[in-house]
Amino acid sequence: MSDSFFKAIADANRRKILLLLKKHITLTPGEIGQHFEFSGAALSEHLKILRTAELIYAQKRGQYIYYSLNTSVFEDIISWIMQVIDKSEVQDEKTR
Amino acid sequence: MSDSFFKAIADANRRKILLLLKKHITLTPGEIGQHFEFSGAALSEHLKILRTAELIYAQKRGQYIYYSLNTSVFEDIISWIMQVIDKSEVQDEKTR
DNA sequence: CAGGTATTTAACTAAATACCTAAATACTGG
DNA sequence: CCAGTATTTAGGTATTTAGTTAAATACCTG
Repeated sequence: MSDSFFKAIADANRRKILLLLKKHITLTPGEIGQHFEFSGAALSEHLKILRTAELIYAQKRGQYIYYSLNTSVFEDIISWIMQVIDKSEVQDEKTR
Repeated sequence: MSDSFFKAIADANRRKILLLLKKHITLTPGEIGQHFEFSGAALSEHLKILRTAELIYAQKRGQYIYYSLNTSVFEDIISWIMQVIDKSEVQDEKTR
């Protein structure tokens, strides 16, 4: 299901990218890369993982690509957390 | 910081364990294992990861160990999500 | 269109993860 | 204390992941 979501946010660098995008609204890979030590290729991989999980989206304008947050997808994890912690919603299933 | 939390929930089997514990309040590894195909040793590893992330806690009573959810830790991820999606709370930091 | 900048893809390596089986540990009941 | 049950630890393997460098692609400007 939303496995790609959980995998995507399991990495601290990717979480940092999300926070950068939150702060700056829109950034190119070049700008994001200034905040990290690793290569542009590694960054590109991280962006692909975030794109696949639909946590960010890209808009190409000329020479640059502008990345932004796609906050709507975070609802997935909120609903998952609610499912785990909400004591009122207890399903009764005898999975045995 | 709470890296262990994100790593712990990145695995679908571990998320399933959390949901099982939510449903049944308290379970032994043996009971949890009935819901999975893999070995008891593999399960034990998953439980250790969840314990380390403080998502569950264990109480030993005689021959058995009873695992339960520790829902309080989920506040961490909720506050992280809020940090990412909440547009009002925009810090201004020139990290360059 | 040639050179330059921005980004991604390819091919690879090293480290981490998820699993296995077998052995070790911890407890219970006869 | 011995045999049995429950769980964890140890040691090993296969797969995945995060990074590397080098090459490819895409666009811009002169």
